[in-house]
Amino acid sequence: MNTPAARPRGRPRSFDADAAMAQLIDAFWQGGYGATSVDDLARASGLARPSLYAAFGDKHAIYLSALDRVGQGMAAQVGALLDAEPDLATALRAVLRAATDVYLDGPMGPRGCLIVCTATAESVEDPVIRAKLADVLGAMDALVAARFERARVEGKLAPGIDPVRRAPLVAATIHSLAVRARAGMDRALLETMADEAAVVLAR
Amino acid sequence: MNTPAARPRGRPRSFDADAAMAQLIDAFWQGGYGATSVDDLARASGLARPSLYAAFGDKHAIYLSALDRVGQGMAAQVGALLDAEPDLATALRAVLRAATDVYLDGPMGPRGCLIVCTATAESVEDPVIRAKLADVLGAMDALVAARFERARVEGKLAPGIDPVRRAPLVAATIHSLAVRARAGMDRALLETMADEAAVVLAR
DNA sequence: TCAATTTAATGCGAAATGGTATAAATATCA
DNA sequence: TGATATTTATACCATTTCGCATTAAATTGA
Repeated sequence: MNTPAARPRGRPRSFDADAAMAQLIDAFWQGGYGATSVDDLARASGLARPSLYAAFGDKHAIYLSALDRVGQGMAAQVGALLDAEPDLATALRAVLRAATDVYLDGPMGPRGCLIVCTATAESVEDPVIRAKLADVLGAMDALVAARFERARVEGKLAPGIDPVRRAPLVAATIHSLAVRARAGMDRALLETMADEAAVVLAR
Repeated sequence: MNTPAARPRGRPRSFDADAAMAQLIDAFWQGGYGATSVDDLARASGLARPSLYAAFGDKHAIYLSALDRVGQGMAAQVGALLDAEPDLATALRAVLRAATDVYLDGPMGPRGCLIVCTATAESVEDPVIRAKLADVLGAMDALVAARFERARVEGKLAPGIDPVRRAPLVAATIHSLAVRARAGMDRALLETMADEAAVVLAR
């Protein structure tokens, strides 16, 4: 605090932007875009509405930021899990099992995936959200395809598997796990599904 | 009109309930639950709001009726397609290709599946919608599992396939096709995915 | 110390929202 | 023919919603 240019003029913020953003994400993850009001967002983040607008923009902008952030977190996590395992089926299983856990273990219960489960509803009428959704879906396909490609290069890919054709099926399992988790389906069913997909889609 | 007890008292309705319901379904399919207002519903059906309420109930009730109706239509169509083909992979392909068409060919463009794409967003906070979603997902799993079971009884099931474990993967492809269609993804990708899943999941 | 800048807190405003009240229209029944 | 029942049409209502205006508070800069 003694440093001369350490802080800009004006009253300092009394909140941490990252922490507030995490709370905003949780609010949207719970209610989806439409059923989450700006009051809900203010409550969740502990900010008054003008502060919310000043720090993060309007409701739509906040939602887009939430999609961005969750999409990037997802890609990073899936990427790391896919890279970590030398065996393809094991890597796929790790990803699908991790997804299952994330989707079933929300702070207030099962909530699936923010993007797959909430952005879809808005997509037809909101082209910006639709584009973001398509980007995230495409990125996931690409991540998985790259892992299959890595297995091919390492000579570990089962014969007859085309990475580009097979990857969307793995991603499909992830999407379905998200939808099922949000529907309150049983953990055992989801885990069984994850395990079966890892085996079937790796050979 | 000459029959003595042919018609109840009172002014006759000037709309066909089934046709109006189909328009209401389209409205919700487009906007999802939250972004479709009662005014939108009135506009889509051509009914004044009191008539809408009198004939179909409040917004929530209309939405539930829509989910019911689409869910039943889906099950009937999928059931028929699964039954029609003696070869399992061909039957699966027919279902996945038909789903692709339905999801991509909405009256105003691609819109995915009403249930998978719009009910999920509402599910966390609305237990009635959540239960309906879970029912529809479970029914689809069961339909597909029954088709696998039929193949097993006919001695046409590939060795190592457990119908109950395999069916959710087929359903997962259907869910993913719905999400992808609503995200505006390319028809070629969806069709390729359908074909690949039919082959991979039938053996 | 006062001015400038930024944030927090409270209140405001226009429009939208879901549902209902009221009156007129259209049929059957007695 | 008038009473009863149902639907249509128009208007109304209380609440919610999103975004903004205003004032006070907290900091830096001159």
